[in-house]
Amino acid sequence: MRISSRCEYGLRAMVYLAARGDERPVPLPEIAAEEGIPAPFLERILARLREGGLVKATRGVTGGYQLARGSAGIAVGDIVTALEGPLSLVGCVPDEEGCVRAESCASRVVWRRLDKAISGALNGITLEDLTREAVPR
Amino acid sequence: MRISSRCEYGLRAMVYLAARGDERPVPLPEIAAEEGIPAPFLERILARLREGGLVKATRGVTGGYQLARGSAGIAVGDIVTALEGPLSLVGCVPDEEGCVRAESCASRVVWRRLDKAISGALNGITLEDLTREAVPR
DNA sequence: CATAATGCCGACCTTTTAGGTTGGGATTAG
DNA sequence: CTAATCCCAACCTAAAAGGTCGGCATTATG
Repeated sequence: MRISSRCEYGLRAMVYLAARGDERPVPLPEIAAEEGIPAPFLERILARLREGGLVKATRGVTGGYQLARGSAGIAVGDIVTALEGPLSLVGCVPDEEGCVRAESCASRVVWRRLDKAISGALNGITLEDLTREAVPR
Repeated sequence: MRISSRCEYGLRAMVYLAARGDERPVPLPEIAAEEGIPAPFLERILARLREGGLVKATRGVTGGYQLARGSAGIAVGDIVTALEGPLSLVGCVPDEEGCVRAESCASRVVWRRLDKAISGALNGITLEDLTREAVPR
């Protein structure tokens, strides 16, 4: 149970974009250099973030990446979800079927609670919070 | 970011032991059959739990496994820790060194908060809670 | 004592995932 | 046209997940 570096990098990149402002697109090589992330890997990460609707890219010589919407509208949970798929930690939590013991399963209670704790924590912080360096709560 | 089946199985086994009472040791094959866990795999899981001081085993023909202490004294967090190592999700959270950006790293804040949410959730439930089917909070 | 049920342990195996790299193509400002 | 950029598919290696196998040590019971 560890955060993947994909996720770590992705968040760092998003924070960088948020801090950088929205005047002009930020080229990938800049982010990579500034954050110490291997460029080709970052490219694939940004591809996912784009598919998830969190960043938009402009091509061509003055191109680069920008947040798709204001930093207050992007929660850390959105980023993680875009990069890793649904936040659920164990198959049987969203999926009621497929587990014979579902009814009487005590463990389920645990994982469900954990799920809530995690999504609560991640959805409660936006990029704006992070750039202000004042995290709520 | 998924719970390993090792962890899932381990928790199920512990719940089974807790529910089964402490009269006599429960043989591994029984747990395996009852919970639908591959026996050789379960063996390795129980080995970790024993090393972590959560169960004790008695060998020989009437042997088996028992909880090392009362079910109220074992939190789910203990189990996960014994099986997966420290709960920390990202290397740089406990380890201050090794990250040049540590000072100014906004992401860190996120992971730290996530860490707290997770350990809070897992340490707040004991095996006793689970067997009573009444989870606090 | 012999036996059989148990736990203990080290070595091995297969599949999936993480964490990338490589090479080429499509866009576009200057 | 050129150079900087994004886009994309294919590939690669190492590690981890998820097990399996075979043999040894212990012990209650007949």
